[in-house]
Amino acid sequence: MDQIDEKILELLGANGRMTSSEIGKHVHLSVPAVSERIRKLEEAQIIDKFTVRVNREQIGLHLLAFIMVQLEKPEHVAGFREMIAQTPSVRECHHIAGSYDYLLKVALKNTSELELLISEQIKRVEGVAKTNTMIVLSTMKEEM
Amino acid sequence: MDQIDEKILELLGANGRMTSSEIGKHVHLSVPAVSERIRKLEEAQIIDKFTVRVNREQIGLHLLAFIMVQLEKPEHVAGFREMIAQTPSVRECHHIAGSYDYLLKVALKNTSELELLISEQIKRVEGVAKTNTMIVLSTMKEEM
DNA sequence: GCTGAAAGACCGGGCCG
DNA sequence: CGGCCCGGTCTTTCAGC
Repeated sequence: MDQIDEKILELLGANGRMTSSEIGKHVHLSVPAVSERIRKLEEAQIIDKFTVRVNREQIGLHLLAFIMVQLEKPEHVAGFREMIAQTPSVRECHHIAGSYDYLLKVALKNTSELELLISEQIKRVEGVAKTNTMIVLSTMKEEM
Repeated sequence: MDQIDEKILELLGANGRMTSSEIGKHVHLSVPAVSERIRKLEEAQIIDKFTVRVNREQIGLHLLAFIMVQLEKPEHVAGFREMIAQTPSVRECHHIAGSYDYLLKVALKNTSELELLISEQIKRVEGVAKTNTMIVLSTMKEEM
């Protein structure tokens, strides 16, 4: 994991389909050398996976929000996690330290869907004591 | 944008390097037909870009946190945005509705770096009235 | 959206510093 | 051991239908 690997990660981050020969021109290495480095980055799980970034706006998901959730007791965690796993509109779920226990990032069509998500999905889970929703007005930066 | 396109997006989301012939087997289409659909998804900006997902843990970024920031007045926004744009440890920055104005997602090596980020970078910006940091203990789900 | 041919990319073995 | 060169194979691309 030297500067060349970092450069390769940067190039692939910008364009995951960039060919090894194209990358080679940037880092002054031959095609097999670049392929080998990419293979090792995958093997070391530094590259988790190749993927596509989908523009949420273009597929009708105009509403992004963060929801903080407080659970009453540890025994309610399993049911909550089950609901999260089965709800595709929940894009991220982090267990956090602080006055709330979980922070969710959700992507939805509109506020009606948000209302349904909160009242029919999240608050229906046993043990959900409190939620606090922050609606995203605009996003300046969004990387992984 | 029909069911086949949705299926292609799903397959590429799981593996951005999946070949057109492989995708074709899943959606029962020929290679050129798949390529054409992918090209059109890119053209319509439904596919924002092909990229790689880097495992933060593997590159030493063991600490993930969300920081809520309150700005005093609108005239301080420009300086704040400038700082965000120039700080790579800030992975996301959303303008939000609620008692705070911005929500940041940051990835760092350790708590020392977090301390520096908050005290030397964020609080140094003129107009930053208040911040509230939520440390991520674990992540159950993280998609785009 | 399918077919077929050409260009280019990838993968293996062998070699060199 | 890491990188380069050179085969064969697979993939992509483009034309024509």
